[in-house]
Amino acid sequence: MNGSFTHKLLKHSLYTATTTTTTTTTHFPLTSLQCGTILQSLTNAKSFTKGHQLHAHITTSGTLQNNTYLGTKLAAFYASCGRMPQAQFIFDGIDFKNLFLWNAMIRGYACNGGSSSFKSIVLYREMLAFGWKADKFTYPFVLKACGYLLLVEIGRRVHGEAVVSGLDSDIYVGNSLLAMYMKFGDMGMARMLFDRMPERDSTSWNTMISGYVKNESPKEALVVFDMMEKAGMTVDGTTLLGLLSACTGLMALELGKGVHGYGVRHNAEMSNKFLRNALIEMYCSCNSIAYARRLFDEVKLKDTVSWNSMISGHEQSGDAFECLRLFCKMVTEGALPDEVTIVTVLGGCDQIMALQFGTSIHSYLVKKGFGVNTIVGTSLLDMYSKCGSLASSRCVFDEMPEKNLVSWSAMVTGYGVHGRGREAITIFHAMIADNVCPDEGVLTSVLSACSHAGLVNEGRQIFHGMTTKYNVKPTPALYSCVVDLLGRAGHLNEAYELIKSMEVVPTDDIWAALLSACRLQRNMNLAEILEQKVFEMNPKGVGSYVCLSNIYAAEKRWGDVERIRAMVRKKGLKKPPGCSFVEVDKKVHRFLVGDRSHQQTEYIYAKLEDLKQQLKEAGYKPDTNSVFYDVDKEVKEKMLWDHSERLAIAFALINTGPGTIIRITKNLRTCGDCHTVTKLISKLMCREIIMRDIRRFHHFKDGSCSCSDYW
DNA sequence: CTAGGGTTAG
Repeated sequence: MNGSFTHKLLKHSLYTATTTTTTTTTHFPLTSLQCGTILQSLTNAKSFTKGHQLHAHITTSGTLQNNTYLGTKLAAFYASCGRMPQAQFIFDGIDFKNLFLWNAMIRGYACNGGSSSFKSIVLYREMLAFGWKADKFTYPFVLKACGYLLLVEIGRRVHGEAVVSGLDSDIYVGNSLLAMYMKFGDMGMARMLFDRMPERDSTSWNTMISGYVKNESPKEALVVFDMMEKAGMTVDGTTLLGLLSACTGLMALELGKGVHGYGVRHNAEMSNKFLRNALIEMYCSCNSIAYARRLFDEVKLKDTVSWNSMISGHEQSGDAFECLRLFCKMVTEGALPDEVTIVTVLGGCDQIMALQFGTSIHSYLVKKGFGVNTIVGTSLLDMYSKCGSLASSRCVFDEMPEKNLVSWSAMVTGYGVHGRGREAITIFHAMIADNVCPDEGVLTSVLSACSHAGLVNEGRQIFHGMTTKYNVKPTPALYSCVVDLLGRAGHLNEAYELIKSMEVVPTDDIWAALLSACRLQRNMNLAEILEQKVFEMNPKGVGSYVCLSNIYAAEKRWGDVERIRAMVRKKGLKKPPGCSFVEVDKKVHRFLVGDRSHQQTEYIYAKLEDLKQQLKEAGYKPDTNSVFYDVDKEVKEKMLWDHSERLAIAFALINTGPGTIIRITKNLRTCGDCHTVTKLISKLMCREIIMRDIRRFHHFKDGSCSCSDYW
């Protein structure tokens, strides 16, 4: 039937539907055939309102009486619009059901998602009980529902039934089987069926490719693609989409570029928004942010996913400033942020401790009536905690209607890194009382909380009870926490014995934890034993070397310090430059060590000079031991005053009013002298200073620190 | 009026 004829019929039917209700029902009733034809096109177009009106016409004109034909069309129409209650009502009223009707209902339920999918399986069973035989149309719907609900056993049974009926050789049924096993994560089975398929189309190949990508075998996906090309199959947009996600997973830039080029050459479909977004994601994951950004900027009609991919690309690459800027641009341009956007941007706030920015996002959510669900709530509480506002973090936590394991863990971690071990343990026990089963992650959080607070007995108890109580086996990460806990508290031998008793080879992290404890406890004997381990280790950074050097420096063993330094030089390792962030008037400022690029540089260094004099008068003596370079004492002292956290503090002191809390984050562990200086500044200037270093928070107030010098 | 309906990706 051609479109204009349908349109005329449609207009006629709507005219009749509206006039009949006001005048008389016997004027112009449409025939069954007419209604059926119109319903068919409305079903295809999923235009609910018009179909609903036509239904009213059919009812009032009496056409529906004892009419299986129209009833079936109506039920199919409602089902295709996802209006299952109405469809079910019609369905129930039809005495002589046919297979098409059953299929339409099963499809409606299967495509509706959620528990509705389960209804489709129930209906399928009901259909069989009434003596019907499933046909090649039935299976794809039922299999889809099984895949969606991950009903493995039922899915296998339906598969068996399809085999018995011989319909598994139908290509649609076959493809649906592949899709179902792919969702079950059973690529072995999917592959076996695929290999045995009598014929395969692009969908079969595409399903295999995306199946391997989804099940974390991107390499296999590429192998299948190779075979697909050799088999002469048509490569379409879906194929390219699967390949691009494979490249994203493998961080395979060259290959990704190849797919990009192939797409440009072989189909104009690269303008498809899904492909564009996949390209942006691929370039981001391959660390080609600039390239991704160029693609992104070229796109005129950006959807939320495009914004999210790009914002997340900046966040992942560590450019939190650009991440926040792009979010502002998104809002200004009228795009609609969703949950993913919010979580990503809050992650950006974490990185640079942008508390005011994060707080404004919280207000934005409230103002826009954005429901704060578990995921958004958790990232909000995490943001507050990482930005140094534990009280706000707890408020969000308490107001969350639903908490999951991640929410509880985030709260435990929050208390832990702020040095409030007792509260961390309390939250942990509240979680257990709430019947949430702990995992490795939350146990790591609670153990490290014990460690930061020196709660040795509590931590030891949790560690030794975790296998029997919570069925969590000790992992290297957990061992590393306990070694840290025992070592810091002075139980170095117990920690060392624990490492030796482990059934697995200790990881670098575990040795690093023990070494760090040696520094704190000034245990030279063990440190000397560990030195060899440090050399054997393959650390990404220079942390352990710096630690070792600090240990020797504290004992004034300069020869050993020089030996370590030489080793670092030989290995070509570099300490990343210190970098601190501080937020003033909703703007985050970044300071590198010795930074002179800031507009207020003159004032900052003058302020530091002034502070140095005042501190010296108050009895401060610089501790140059932690300076890693071989220079004389005066130069070392000067270098200390270049440390980025001091620049940030001085800047904040100049630009904020009395009593304002100063919040700072630094990319490395803060040095002993900065720790002393910050304590003194907090007293001298009557300022609370909250500093997050790579390990934990330090709350400086009235000349002392919340870590009790134990970090 | 006796056909009509299905699979992958986002």
